[in-house]
Amino acid sequence: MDVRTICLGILTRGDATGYEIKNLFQDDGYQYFVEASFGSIYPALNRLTEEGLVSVRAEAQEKRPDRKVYSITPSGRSAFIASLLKPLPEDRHRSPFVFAMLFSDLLPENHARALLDTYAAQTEIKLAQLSESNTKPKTPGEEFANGFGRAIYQAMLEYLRAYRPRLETEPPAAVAAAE
Amino acid sequence: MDVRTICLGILTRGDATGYEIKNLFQDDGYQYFVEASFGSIYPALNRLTEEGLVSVRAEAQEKRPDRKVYSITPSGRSAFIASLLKPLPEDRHRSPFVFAMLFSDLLPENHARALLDTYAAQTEIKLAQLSESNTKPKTPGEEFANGFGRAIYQAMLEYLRAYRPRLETEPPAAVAAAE
DNA sequence: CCGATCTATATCGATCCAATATAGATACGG
DNA sequence: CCGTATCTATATTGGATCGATATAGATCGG
Repeated sequence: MDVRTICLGILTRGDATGYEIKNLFQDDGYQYFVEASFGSIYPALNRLTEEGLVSVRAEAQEKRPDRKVYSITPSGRSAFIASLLKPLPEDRHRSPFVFAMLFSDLLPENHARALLDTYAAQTEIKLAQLSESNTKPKTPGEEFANGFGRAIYQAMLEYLRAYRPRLETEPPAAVAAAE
Repeated sequence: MDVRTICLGILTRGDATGYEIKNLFQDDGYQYFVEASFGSIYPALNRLTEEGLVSVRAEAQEKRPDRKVYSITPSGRSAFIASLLKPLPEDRHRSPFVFAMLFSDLLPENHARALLDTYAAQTEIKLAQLSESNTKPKTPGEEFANGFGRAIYQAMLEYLRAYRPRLETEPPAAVAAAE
């Protein structure tokens, strides 16, 4: 999903500045399934403006540069809906963690365990964030996305925990002897 | 995980041409968690060669351009391991499907259902492929990655199936009246 | 009151992707 | 036996995108 389409989608929910669009990815329901950087959002908004799919109004501010607030136009709304009706690009999951685990045999003793523990902890945090944000009221789509995310992170966590004992090291000799 | 590191990783498992490296993503255990295109693999291999992290030997062929077979060098192996020991980049999951579902309220009647059904079918296929490729012998890392992938796709499928009735349409009036 | 963080816009270089070009090999149906 | 499609293999190009950085006033906590 290209950045232009993502911007249009967010603007269907209300006007926003480039900065606000970027931040919606961090803390809203969009989290974990879409992302874009400033370096792509600002050029995308400029092009969308040229093409008449969004409009800008500059809100003057004292002692600051203008706030550029973007709104979607009727033709922008049509273009957005049309792009959702076309066949969608495939999902892409890139995991440096899984990649590293593929080569755990080349790494120092116990490093795989450390990687897994770190990753499990991060997953727990994301799961907690998703559960927390689920208390707020949502559109049906946001509810679906939230539940989908929770289902995935929950499954990941369960798998990691089930796998964990396979990476267990022998207890140190002194402790083993004491038992 | 940048393409250079990915190439180095694959070369730790044996020599390969750029073409073979690309294809390993399609049908091996790496599937679904790492990817790279020709447009990034060939330049990456050239740079790695310049830096002495891989070496090339040109195998002559009749009536064809040479096969360029790449091998990882000792310093390449060190560099690869070092990059796995550094903090890893975060996972990135991009899902045009979930993005579209976020805006299902803007789409024609039943389109969300069509999206979900298509996506569920694709997920089933990927799950079957992963289960199938699990019968082949694997390194411990590959086994972990395969199980991890299956756990995720299984959970996705279960969620989609559980959610499906919520998108059920009213049966056509004629059918409803006949009951 | 000072440093840190936040709001906000913007650009640059590096990376990466998708499409395309080339070209012989192989395979398969008509 | 011929045409067409697919495969192996390398490579480039244009465009999209990312990550880092620059700027600068506001605000807030210690």
